[in-house]
Amino acid sequence: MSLVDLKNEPLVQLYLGNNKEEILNVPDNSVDLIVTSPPYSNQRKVTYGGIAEGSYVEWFLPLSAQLLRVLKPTGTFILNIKENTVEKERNTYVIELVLALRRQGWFWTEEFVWIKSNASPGKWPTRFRDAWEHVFQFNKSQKFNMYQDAVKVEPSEAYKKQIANLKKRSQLDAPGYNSTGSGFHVNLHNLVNGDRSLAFPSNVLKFPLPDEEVFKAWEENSNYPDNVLELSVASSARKHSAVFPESLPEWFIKLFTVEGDIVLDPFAGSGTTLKMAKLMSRKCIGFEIVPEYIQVIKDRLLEGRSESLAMRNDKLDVNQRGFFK
Amino acid sequence: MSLVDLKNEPLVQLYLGNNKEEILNVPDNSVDLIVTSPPYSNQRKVTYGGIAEGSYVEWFLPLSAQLLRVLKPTGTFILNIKENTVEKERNTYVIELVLALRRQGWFWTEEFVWIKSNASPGKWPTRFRDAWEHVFQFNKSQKFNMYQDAVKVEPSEAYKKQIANLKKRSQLDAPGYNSTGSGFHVNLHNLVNGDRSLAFPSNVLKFPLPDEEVFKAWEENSNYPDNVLELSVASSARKHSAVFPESLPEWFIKLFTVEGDIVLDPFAGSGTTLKMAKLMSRKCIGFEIVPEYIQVIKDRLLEGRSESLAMRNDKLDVNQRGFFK
DNA sequence: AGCTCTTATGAATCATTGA
DNA sequence: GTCAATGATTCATAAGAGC
Repeated sequence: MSLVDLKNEPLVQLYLGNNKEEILNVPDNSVDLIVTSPPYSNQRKVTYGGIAEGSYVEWFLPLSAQLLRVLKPTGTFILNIKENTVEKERNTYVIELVLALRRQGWFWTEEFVWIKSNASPGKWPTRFRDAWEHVFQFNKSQKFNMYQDAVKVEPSEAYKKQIANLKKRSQLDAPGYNSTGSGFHVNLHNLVNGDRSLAFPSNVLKFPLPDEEVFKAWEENSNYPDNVLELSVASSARKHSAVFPESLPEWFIKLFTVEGDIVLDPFAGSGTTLKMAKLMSRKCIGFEIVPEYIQVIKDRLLEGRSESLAMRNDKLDVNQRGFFK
Repeated sequence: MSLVDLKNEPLVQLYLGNNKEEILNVPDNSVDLIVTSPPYSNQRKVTYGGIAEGSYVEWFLPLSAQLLRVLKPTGTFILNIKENTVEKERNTYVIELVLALRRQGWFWTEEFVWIKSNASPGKWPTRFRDAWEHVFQFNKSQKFNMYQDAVKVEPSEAYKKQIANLKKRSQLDAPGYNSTGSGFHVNLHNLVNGDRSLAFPSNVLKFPLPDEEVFKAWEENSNYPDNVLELSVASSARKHSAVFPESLPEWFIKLFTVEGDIVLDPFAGSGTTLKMAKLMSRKCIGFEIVPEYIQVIKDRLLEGRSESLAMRNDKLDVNQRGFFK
């Protein structure tokens, strides 16, 4: 195992190595949130040595057993994944994995859908562009930490108007005013008196790219916006494995952790989860098996620092790991 | 079995009865498209005819075996379904059904995601509003009919801008212009010179479109009156069965059939699929076990006709079924 | 006609109450 | 104890009303 030197960065622990081995040194019940986007079956053959569809579940389960061990009882495991097609058919390894994780003891709380605003272009004779991915939420039990207020969003204009009208009318009418008498909308008290300046989101996630970024992406030939269909993709983004946008881990880190909590990404990849956790003052742990990615992660984590960083190989035991005392 | 009298309506065959029995009279390889939204499981509504989660798959498979039999080799089966929660956990009956259907011989071509514009409100301590449903596409083989041009949509403003810019730049630069040589712009010629007034959609479905109108971006608020008729039905229908919006079956009927083709909905419900198929000059077959719904369907199918319609019980054999000859 | 404003309600979920 | 019914919570959007 090897801890990557991040110049005593107090919030980040980055390990070069196989996550199934590295995670053995993480204490039981110590992690608040796991957010990861594992390699998707054979698609990233070159980078990860390719996991065949047929053996994906058995490949994943030993790791997830450890994830179950290290997660706090109040913690959450967020799994972003998408099945690829094999011989023009959607492969079943993702849904088989969900069933296997439940058998392993995970509690399948929810499935979010992530609508990709930078979906790869493409159109085929029997298929349209793939523009969404699964985001599964697993927990250790029915009770877990969730900070819903942290992800509130601007409600629709129509809704705001509606609330404003209700408030106005509630001053005119008697208390307990009910527009329908149906019984369903009986209690308008909370609606009128509560804070409705922000609304709660749904389980459909879409993080639109700012317009500026769309054009930057165009210029850089990377992360091409979702509405270009006929271009073949050979962008620089393609070279990174499982690039996922910052807003996705950011959203879940907000929703399931507070400052000082510990976030784990066992497939650190290009370090998006770690970067966002650090920016949000969460502690984070990352594992990454590909040495080239370690450099990418360091560059992203230490953006703005001028020193060039070396990597060293270290023997560590659990006691030396900073945030677990 | 009983054929509902639809005043010699030449395009519609509506049967009151159990679909597993009714379908036995439909010939092999005769149907072009099956679009259906079966009753979703609900343990607590067992007394009202709900299907318990644990027995959903075994309940569904005898019907789907018949669907496989009656579907043409070039046909498609579209299944709209959503798992509910049981004891704060998403239930697995939907993904178990997908696996079982594959074992039964179905080819799982694709999973679309339908973003519901009219999701039920609510917010709970561990969960947000559920705003999407599965739409699975199954086929009998890798080869099937698909009319992609029929569902082309208005591209986004950003895309239009980009195309406009590209065209401008391509006039300035040499022919065969390629800004990078990276392979990203390989199809630039087609992009600039091809017809880009309409774009192909993705596998994420959000329906704003009434009549070939704009498939608006997610960010924009849509104004499609896709609940017009559902609303009129809702008061009587709400308690029992699924009302799914017209745009969903409409879209798949466009995509997978042409005029004169045969569309089947084994759970006709309030008749949305049948109504849209008829409007689009497809022949259609519907089964519905609840007599009250038969009247709802007739009302919708024969909108505008003044005569009041009677239902009769008929003994029929296959030869009497109009469109199979 | 084409706006804006108003109002009803939806395949939901969960805790509590009652049988 | 189990199981079913009731009540509370909540927001995007369609349809109708009003101008």
